[in-house]
Amino acid sequence: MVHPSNVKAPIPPAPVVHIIEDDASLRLAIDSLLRSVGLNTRCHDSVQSFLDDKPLDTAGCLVLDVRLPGISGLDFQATLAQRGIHLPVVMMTGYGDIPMTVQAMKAGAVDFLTKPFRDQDMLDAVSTAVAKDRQRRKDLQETEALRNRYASLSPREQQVMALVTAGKMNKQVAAELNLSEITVKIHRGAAMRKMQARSLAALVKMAESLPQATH
Amino acid sequence: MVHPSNVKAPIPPAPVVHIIEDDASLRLAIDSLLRSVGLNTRCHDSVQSFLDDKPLDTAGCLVLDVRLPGISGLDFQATLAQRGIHLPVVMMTGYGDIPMTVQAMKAGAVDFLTKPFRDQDMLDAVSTAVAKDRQRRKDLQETEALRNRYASLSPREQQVMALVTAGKMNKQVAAELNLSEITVKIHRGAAMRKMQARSLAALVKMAESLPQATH
DNA sequence: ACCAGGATCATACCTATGTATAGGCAAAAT
DNA sequence: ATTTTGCCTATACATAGGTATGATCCTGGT
Repeated sequence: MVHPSNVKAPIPPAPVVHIIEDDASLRLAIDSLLRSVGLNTRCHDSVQSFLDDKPLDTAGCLVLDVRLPGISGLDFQATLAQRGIHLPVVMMTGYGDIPMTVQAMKAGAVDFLTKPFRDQDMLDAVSTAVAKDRQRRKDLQETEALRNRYASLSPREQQVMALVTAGKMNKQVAAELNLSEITVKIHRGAAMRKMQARSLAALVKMAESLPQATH
Repeated sequence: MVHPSNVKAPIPPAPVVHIIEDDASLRLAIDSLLRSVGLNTRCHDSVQSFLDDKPLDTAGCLVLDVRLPGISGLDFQATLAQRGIHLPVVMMTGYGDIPMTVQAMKAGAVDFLTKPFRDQDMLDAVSTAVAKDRQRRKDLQETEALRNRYASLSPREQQVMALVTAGKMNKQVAAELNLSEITVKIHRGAAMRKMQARSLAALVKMAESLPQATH
C-alpha cells in the first residue's frame, strides 16, 4: 500500500525564495531564517548566479540587496521585467535613501527593508511576496489554458467568436464576413465546443479575459 | 455671435491640487509653482482646513507634508481612505526615513519627495497624480451610470439578470425561481431594456463590470 | 496520388428566445 | 377609494440559434 501523500496529495507547491546578497554572513543568516519557517531557498552572491540558475517554474520571490557587485538592485528590477521574470522582489539596503526607496516601490517591490531589519519584518515581507506570486501564477494558469483553447480555433472560428461575443447576431456576422448564416452557425458551434463554453455568457466572459497581457 | 469656446467646448475639467503644508513659505512656493503651469490650487495649513473645505467634485490630487500639526501624513492617508476620499497623494518630507516611505508607498502614495525637491520633480509627481485621478473618475463615472440602471431593476429582474448572465437558459432560471418560463422572458426583456443592453453579450459584460467596489 | 482538415453551403428539424395581447393579484402610493 | 406598480401567468406568433446529414472545394502533407 502506497502512502496517501504519494497518491492524491496535491503537493504544496513549495515556494522557493531566491536570496541575492553578496555579504556571505548576512546571506547565510537570511537563509537559515527562511528555512526555519519551512521555506525553500536558493542562495546567490550575484545576479548572474541567479540568472544562470533560475528555476522559475516554481512559485517564490526574490530577496535582493540594492547594492550588488556590478549592478544596482534597482536596475536589476528593470532587467527582470525585460526578461519576463515577474517574481515579486523584497529589497534590502544598508545605506539606502528615500529616492531609491521610492523608485523601488514604484517599480513594484513588495517591501524595502533597511539593515539591520527584524526577523519578523523579513518573514512578513517574504510571506506577502510569495502569496503575491502564487496568486499571479494562478491567474496566469487560468488564462493560459484559455489561450491554448483559443489558439486551437481556426482563423474563421476566431473571427466569428469575436463578432458573436461583441453581441452581433448570426446574420450580422454572416453579412460582415460575406458568409451564409448557416456557415456562421457551424463556426460558432465549433468555437463553443473548442472553448468549452456551455453558454454564450460563458463565451463572452472568456473573450473578456482573453486580451489580458502576459503580465 | 458667441465665442466658440462657450458653445461646444467640453470645458477642460480644471484639476485642483490641494496643498496641505503648515510651513507658510513652502506652501506659497508650491502654490506659485503649480499655478505657474496652469493648475488650480487650494492651500491649507492643516488637515482640518482641508476636510472642512473639500470640493471633491473636481479631479485633482493632494500634496501633503508628512509632519503636520496634530496628525501624521501617514495616518491621514488612512483617514482619507476611511472617509472615501480617493484623491492621489503626493507626499513630502523634510526628515523622512525609509520605513516611512515604504508605508506611504504601500498605502498608495504616487510619490514621496524629500525637501528640498526640484520643481520638476514636484510637477511630474502632481501631473502623474492628476492623471491618475482623472482616470479613476472616468472609470467611476462609467460604472456609476451602470449601477444606476441596475438599481432601477425590480428585485425579480435583478435575480433573473444574475442567472441569465451566469449562462442559464430561461427554463433553468424559471425552475430555480419557481416561475413559468414566460415570466422569466418578461423580466429578462425588462432587464435588457432598463440596462440598455442591445444584446445578451452586452448584458453579460455589464454584469461583469458591476460587482466592482467603489475603489 | 491520396487524405485530412478547413471552409463553404443547403435542407430539414428542433429548441430557445422575444414580443404582443390579455388577464389576475397584492402592496404601496396618492 | 383609486391608481400605480411589481409580479405572475397564458396563448400565439415570429425570429434566432443549434445540430445533423450531405456535399463541394481547396490546400498542405504523406
